[in-house]
Amino acid sequence: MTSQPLPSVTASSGNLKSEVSDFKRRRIREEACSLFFERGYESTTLDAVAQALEVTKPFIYSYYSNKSDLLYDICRLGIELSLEAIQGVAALDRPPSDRLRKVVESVLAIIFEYRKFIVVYEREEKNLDGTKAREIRDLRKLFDHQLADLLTEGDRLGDFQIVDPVLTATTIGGMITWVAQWYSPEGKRSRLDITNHTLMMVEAVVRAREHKQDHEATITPVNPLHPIRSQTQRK
Amino acid sequence: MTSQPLPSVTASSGNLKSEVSDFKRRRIREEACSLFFERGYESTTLDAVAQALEVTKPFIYSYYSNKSDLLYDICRLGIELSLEAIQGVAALDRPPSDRLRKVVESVLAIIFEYRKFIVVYEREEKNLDGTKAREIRDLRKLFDHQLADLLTEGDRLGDFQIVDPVLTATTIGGMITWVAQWYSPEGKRSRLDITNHTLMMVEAVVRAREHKQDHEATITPVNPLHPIRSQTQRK
DNA sequence: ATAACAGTTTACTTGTCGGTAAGCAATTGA
DNA sequence: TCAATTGCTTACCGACAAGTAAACTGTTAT
Repeated sequence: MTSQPLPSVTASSGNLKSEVSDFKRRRIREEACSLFFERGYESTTLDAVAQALEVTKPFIYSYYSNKSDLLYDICRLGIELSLEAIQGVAALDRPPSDRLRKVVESVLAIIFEYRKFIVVYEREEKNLDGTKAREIRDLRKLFDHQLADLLTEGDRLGDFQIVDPVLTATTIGGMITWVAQWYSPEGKRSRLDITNHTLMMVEAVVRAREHKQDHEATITPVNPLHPIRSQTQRK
Repeated sequence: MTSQPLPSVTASSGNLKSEVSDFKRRRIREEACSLFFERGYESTTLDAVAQALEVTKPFIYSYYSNKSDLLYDICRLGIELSLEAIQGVAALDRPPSDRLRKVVESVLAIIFEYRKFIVVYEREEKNLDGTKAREIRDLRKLFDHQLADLLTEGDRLGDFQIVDPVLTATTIGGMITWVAQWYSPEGKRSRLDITNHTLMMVEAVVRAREHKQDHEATITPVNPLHPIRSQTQRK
């Protein structure tokens, strides 16, 4: 009841043999991810992963060329799922506010289901070698970019009131990602509660501009301890 | 200009000898943190830390009993700084909205200055052994709790309109922490810009309740793919 | 002068873990 | 029936890094 082995994300097409092979790969990835999630990447030995699957280390090596390749596969899944979710929604022919809702809902659904992948991806990204790390970072950038585009469009159409779509997209991305960090199926909060609350927060944030600046100007807008000049560098 | 060696967080009181000793400890911590930040905890050897300081490994061992003790010191600093900031503000005799502002400002100031500590703390927490990990987690809990209390008070006084203070505090905590993950002094955004934008987002979020539920009920409030029953378990 | 001590280094041990070579067993194909 | 191939295991290697023992050097105390 807790988890069917994982929906086929890497769609194993064709003959039975390669389906079995893909299945094994997914199982390795799944178990490795659980261990990476609990103990961290470097602290998890491949022998431990093998043991969890009741196989031996060379078995793993016949499906992954090395340890960091395995991590790469995990990271890629982590970001690709979220990316697919947002891209699927972005293409929809609906007003931006609806699409934003759907984005939050479906990305959170992904997070609830695959939170270990997301967390491992966020946490262990830097254990990837240069090229792969770059690739993963680019996917993340794409995610943020898609979200920013949606916000910009919504702002243009008057659905949202947004001062800075890029920064707001980053903030929303952070709010959502943050859920993955603390959510636990054993926790007090149900998925529904979290989703609805997050939706509320996100909707507040995309309507931030309509609010006051009318508070009191007595308080300096930024920490006076460090005299920072606003030197937003543009190229 | 980039960084004075670190303001004395561990106030080295008393005689010169122990001041020097404390200074060395701080320098070790600082350099180790930089390396942990860049390469990750497990991938960083103590020899590398020693080399960066132009000393030898046993030198480090005369100031820290082992590697994880060093990580512990870094994590503790990371969370304690934020905690001190919020506690300092919480005690102030000012309306909740002012205090919230100040909290965001000063915690962000900490994050800008000590982002490596914060990031390492968030990322490598699980490399701590049980007892210490617990201690650190408790400090974090305290932070969230303080924030939630502030929100609750502000809600009671009518300064804020908050549905769920605990969840909202978590969200705000996440928004702020998230900044540490992506902020870079070399980036496009100045500290001032980020701070002001974050203030705006936070203020939007603590006024979330006053807004619509009046959109359109055509869209289901939660992802229909997974039929989730709202089973918020209360003890 | 010299004993004692603090602070630091050189040189070493030890365990661990990623990765591999070679063998073994079951299945397939002729 | 006997290759040949696939899929996995047993058994190993080499590297690397945490941690330590002991020596070395300067400084203070007598």
